[in-house]
Amino acid sequence: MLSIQITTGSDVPIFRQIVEQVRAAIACGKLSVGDPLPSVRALAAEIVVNHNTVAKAYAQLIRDGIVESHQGRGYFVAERREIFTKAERTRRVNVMIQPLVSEAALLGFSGEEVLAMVEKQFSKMVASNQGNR
Amino acid sequence: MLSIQITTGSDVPIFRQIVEQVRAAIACGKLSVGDPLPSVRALAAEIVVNHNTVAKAYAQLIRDGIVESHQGRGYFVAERREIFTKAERTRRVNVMIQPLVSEAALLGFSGEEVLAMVEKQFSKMVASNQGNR
Amino acid sequence: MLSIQITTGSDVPIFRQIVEQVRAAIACGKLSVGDPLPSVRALAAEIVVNHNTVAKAYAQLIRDGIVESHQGRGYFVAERREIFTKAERTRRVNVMIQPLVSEAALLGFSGEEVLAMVEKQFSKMVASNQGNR
Amino acid sequence: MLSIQITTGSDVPIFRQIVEQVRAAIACGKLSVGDPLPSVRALAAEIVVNHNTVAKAYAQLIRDGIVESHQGRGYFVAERREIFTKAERTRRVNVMIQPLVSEAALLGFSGEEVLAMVEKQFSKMVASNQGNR
DNA sequence: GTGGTCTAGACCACG
DNA sequence: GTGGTCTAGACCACA
Repeated sequence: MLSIQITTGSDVPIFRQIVEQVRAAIACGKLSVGDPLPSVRALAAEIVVNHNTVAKAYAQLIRDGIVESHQGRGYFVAERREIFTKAERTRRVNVMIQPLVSEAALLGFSGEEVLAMVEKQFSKMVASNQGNR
Repeated sequence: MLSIQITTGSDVPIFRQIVEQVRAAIACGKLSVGDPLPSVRALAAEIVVNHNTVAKAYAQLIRDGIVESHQGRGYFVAERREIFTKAERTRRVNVMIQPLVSEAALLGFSGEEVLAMVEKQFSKMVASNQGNR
Repeated sequence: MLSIQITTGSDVPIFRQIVEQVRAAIACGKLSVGDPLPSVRALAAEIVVNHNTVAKAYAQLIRDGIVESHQGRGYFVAERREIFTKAERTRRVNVMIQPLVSEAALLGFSGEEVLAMVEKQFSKMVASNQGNR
Repeated sequence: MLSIQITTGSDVPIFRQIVEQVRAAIACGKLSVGDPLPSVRALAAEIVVNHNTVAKAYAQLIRDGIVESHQGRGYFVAERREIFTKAERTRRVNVMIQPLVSEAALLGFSGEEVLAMVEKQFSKMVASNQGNR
């Protein structure tokens, strides 16, 4: 059973939280190729959000090529495909790192402090992912 | 001479791109305390955006206390002040770290890889700082 | 129900009038943590200004950490946080006091009279706070 | 000899600083009715500002009725006239007090603290005025 | 329906 | 010349 946890009031839009959690579920093996996703309406009811929001998340997953829709039957995990090259993935992460280091430096943090904070967030995330298993 | 590069059609709004690039320039020492920023309308003409967009970016920099405006004279890099409490500064950095680690993990990077990338960006900033002295 | 009164043609810009009245409403308890603010376009229509002007005022309130925005849902009074250092908070209050005492002196008021007027406004705010509980 | 002290980099525009200091000089007797003011160009040279700025300040003083210009001879202190009623003067001060108390309350200051800060600024202003005599 | 961004262009304040 | 404010109106993102 796929469990999605929504944090309202976060900076991350709800549809994106859904997208990321489905992707994470696939990445960690909770969902395998061919497995069905919950129906839009069922998931919307379960996590208490507008069904448009769930539909949007699923649309995004399809666009990213990791989910397929079969007309009238529902949504299914697609065959895994590598979409981004290593260079592209590195670029995407660096785009987020650049503003972070500027901001941190201006706020008076040292490199070591920032690294410690990143590491902490990383372990926190890993921990919460394991809690979902 | 401060050069700002804008990518239109990006998911990052123009005014944020300006903010981040000015912040980076200050953080790495390309701009020092007291240095003038390009005038609102001059920069707007140079990067071909509306002057309100530049004004919005500069206003953001003022809120963060890193630049000052003087009516009729222009914008200048402000003296560094301790504006925010430790808790607030930590919160601000974590707000940027959270999406970073989550995105990096989805793209298949390990914690070590992310830490290495962050460290690299940090050193790059420090290095360009010394180059400007 | 929050009612905002705008004086056009004043030397105080419209967006600042909005900021100050929302701030006053929160300070005196007319708006409590979690309460929604009027929607940007609804308030703009009500006080007959451009919606950008209201948006600018609300953005200012966000910078000060006293309201939050949630995409697609609206603006809400934020939980109180200690954002600014003691020095910064003192600086901000003094920035408002300085023109006040200078103007009051030019208008012929003594220090005692000004203190009495400040105290009166303070009690008025506290009183209306209790009236709202 | 009238001495004007300009603080550049303040929130208060230069022309306003001139206006207020001339008004203060008249109020405290340093300038009497009929006394000449420094010429626009002389004062501009002395305090190192644009002569348009001085001209603007003098225009404001004329508008307020406390200075007169005699074509070709210069500017002179006019016969003192009461311009604002007591109610109007009180209103003007209260307009500045209201935002102050809201801001101070939201920043976590008590009424006593604010009163102390106002008193301090008042004495500081009086002290610096006496220093000019 | 909400908020967020951007443009074009106007008018005012300051130096 | 500089910055500051405001309008009218467009288009996008989110729920």
